[in-house]
Amino acid sequence: MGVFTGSQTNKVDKKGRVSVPRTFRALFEGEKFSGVYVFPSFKVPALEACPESFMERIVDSLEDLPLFSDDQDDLSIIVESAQRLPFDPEGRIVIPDEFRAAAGFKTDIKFVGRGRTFQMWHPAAYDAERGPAFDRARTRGLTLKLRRPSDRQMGDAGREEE
Amino acid sequence: MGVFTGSQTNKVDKKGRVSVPRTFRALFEGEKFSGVYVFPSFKVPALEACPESFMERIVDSLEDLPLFSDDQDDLSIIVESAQRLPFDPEGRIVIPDEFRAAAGFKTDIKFVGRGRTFQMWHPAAYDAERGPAFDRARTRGLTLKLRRPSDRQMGDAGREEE
DNA sequence: GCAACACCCATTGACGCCCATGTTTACCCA
DNA sequence: TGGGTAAACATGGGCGTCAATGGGTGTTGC
Repeated sequence: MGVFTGSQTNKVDKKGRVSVPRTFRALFEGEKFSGVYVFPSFKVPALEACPESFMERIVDSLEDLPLFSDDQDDLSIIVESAQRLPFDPEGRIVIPDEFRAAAGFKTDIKFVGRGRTFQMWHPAAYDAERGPAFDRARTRGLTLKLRRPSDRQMGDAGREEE
Repeated sequence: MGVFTGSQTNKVDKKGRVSVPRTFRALFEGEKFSGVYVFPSFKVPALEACPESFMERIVDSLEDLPLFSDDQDDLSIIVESAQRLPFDPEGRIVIPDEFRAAAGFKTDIKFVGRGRTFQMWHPAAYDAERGPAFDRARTRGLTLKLRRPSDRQMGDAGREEE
């Protein structure tokens, strides 16, 4: 299935268009909708982006929360603010003005892979926010317990049988 | 499935290309993506490299951590900094400039097997850093508790029936 | 009718592919 | 067992292709 990794910075033209990196676009092959779902992160000053299949996973997860609960209400903001942005024939998307303001985009957008999703940053904002993360990971002596290889054998649907 | 073992030093040409040792490349046979995922180690001055299947394992393991937790956030730097480097027809990869600087590469790169992954070192840096490791393991009297053979008997699918 | 949007075409610069060569390793035979 | 030969791997460079970018034009909706 592949994952979003690494980062790449592309330019925004006068029309507000920006090319989604080829390596990211390649992961949209099997999708019904050729484009991305984008919504502002509520943790960092950046945009979150994902394929349609992942957005459906979010919606499904919201349904698992108690109906009318505060959590469900608050987290639904993701779906409410998410925009569906189609690729043009050259693989570009148009960034709506609300998003430009929210993420502080100027002329460049940094695309950052996050595994099943990717983010879009103002380059300087990324350096300020994420730059320390590397040193923090080292000084904190962080380790990662690897999941056994068998644990995700089935397709990306990834139904874990709780 | 085989494991990455031993070490070998190859040269970087003007284009920034370097041949991945044949013995390492052989372990990428069954992979969907013919190339390596590379990211800077946050423990030693070297690059970590692995096949796509292993990178997906990392991504899945990150999803096991609490969403939006500090640990998950800091460890995500691995995925964010991991570059997807395809093999050319001769089995070479191109080392991006950021990585050259991060690992201090000059004209030679030392490939070091690490089991499921391998590392890429500036030869001199490796000697300085890893030279003492052998003695350390001996003087500390390190031991390793072996996993039962049954736990991973079949291919990497490795369904363990606890 | 106007404005926004979607598609089409052109440019350029980086990257992937191809071929050529040197060097080492492995194999074969005397 | 040693030398010779052939195959495989590592290396170097030229060239074509594709991704990113910029702009123009037709089309649709208000």
